[in-house]
Amino acid sequence: MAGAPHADVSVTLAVSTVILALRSDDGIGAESGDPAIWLPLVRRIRDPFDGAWALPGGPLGAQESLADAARRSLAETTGLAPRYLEQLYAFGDVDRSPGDRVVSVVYWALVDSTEARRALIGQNVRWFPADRLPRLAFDHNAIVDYALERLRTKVEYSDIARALLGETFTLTELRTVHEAILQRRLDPANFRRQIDSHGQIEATGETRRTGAHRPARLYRYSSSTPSSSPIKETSA
Amino acid sequence: MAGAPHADVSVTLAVSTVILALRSDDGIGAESGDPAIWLPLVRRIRDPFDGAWALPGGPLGAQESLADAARRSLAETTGLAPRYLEQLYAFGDVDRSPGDRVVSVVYWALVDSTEARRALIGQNVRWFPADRLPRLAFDHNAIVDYALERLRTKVEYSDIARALLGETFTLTELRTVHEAILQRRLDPANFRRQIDSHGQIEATGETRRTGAHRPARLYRYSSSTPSSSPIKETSA
DNA sequence: GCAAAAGTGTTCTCCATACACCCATGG
DNA sequence: CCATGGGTGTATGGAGAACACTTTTGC
Repeated sequence: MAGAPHADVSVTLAVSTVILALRSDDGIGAESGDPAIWLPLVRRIRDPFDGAWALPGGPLGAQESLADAARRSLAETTGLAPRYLEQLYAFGDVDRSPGDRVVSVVYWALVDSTEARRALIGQNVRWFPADRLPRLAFDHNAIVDYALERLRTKVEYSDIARALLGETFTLTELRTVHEAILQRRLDPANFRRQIDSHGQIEATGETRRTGAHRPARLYRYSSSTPSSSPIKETSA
Repeated sequence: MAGAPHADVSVTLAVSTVILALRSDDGIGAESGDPAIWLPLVRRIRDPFDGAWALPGGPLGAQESLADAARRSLAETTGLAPRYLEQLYAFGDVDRSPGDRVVSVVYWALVDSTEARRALIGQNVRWFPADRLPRLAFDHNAIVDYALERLRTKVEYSDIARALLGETFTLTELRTVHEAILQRRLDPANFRRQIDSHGQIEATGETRRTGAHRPARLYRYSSSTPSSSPIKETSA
């Protein structure tokens, strides 16, 4: 009943991470008003899917938790620490990795957009806009789609969007983050009311001027409202 | 980078299932009006936690998907097939299994309450009321709590409660299911409106008499509204 | 008739939405 | 003064909560 499977058919466990960040540039350095969701991918250098782009990840270390493994692949790929990290799903279909059997526990992470600009870019790491990805290795396209769906549902009832912004921000900036995630326009007036009806943000007293118009007030999240966090996992 | 960990520190992968059913009896055969959530546990016959009660589960077969493994442990424990099955979470803290390293992908399942009465009860399988569990092996108490929390949130916006009932049912029966899950009373009038505002149930035309009062109409879910289902997983 | 559960109607409040309107700034 | 985005006010509609009320049965 509790017999171990044969060695030649053993199941491999891996941890991968969907890393999401906001970028306002178009990938070649030029600013382009509306921010969008981007994510870093790594190029595979072995079969299966040699040469294809894939989610960063790898085997689980014996002395690290699942979340720690996700954080590690995040750091190894981008040099960044996550502002938000949550388990997405465990993918384990029999045929998802040609030639062997891999179960992937996948996490999704949000990283600061200003930090993301300084992120490492190596020969085998490249950032892609989330809505125009190439065909990825394994079932990774479906995994990214699921992560984006989770992000969209979660941005509507939680404050995760803050993880994509800096310490202070204007309400228009926060709104454009929501718009980039939801892929639709939001009414500025109603958005403002909805956000501060939760009583989580406070004005800093300062303003930010951007164009030929009235300056916008800067806000921050009150220190008494900790960032929404998923299940507590003990670190190694 | 993709090197396999040493054999002596390898991580074991297991699949466990939180099986939930509705029971109106008190466990010793007597009917007691209000139904409650019950779940089957298996007694461990080896260390660690020898003799303690634990969630049914075991290693993942090389040719079965994660969901298939969950279904298998469900069948082996109760002889039943799930009416609803969804992945709950992957638990992988380093110290959750004394002496070795186990990552458990946990599913939760709902089974038909009338079938559940005929479920197998063996020497090492026993049903417990979900709100009065003994101290379980590993982190299984926390896992059950998380499953119940997921069930509570999901019953409010989906039609999963149908998986705990038979083909036809009265609105009062459906409401008592919701009440058993949410642990609070619901207004019969508002509950009725809320349910049929979704347009998923239809009257069968028949009624059911239960006491010295007006008989209740029987309903069924319309065939055009399939049961809500989680992520599609391909079977082996 | 009475008790009890089934089922309907009405009101109220709280939202999200739509959108008109004023404010502050650069040019 | 005008264009532009920042910010406020207000009307409307829908969903849920509270609860009064009618219907149908067994006794």
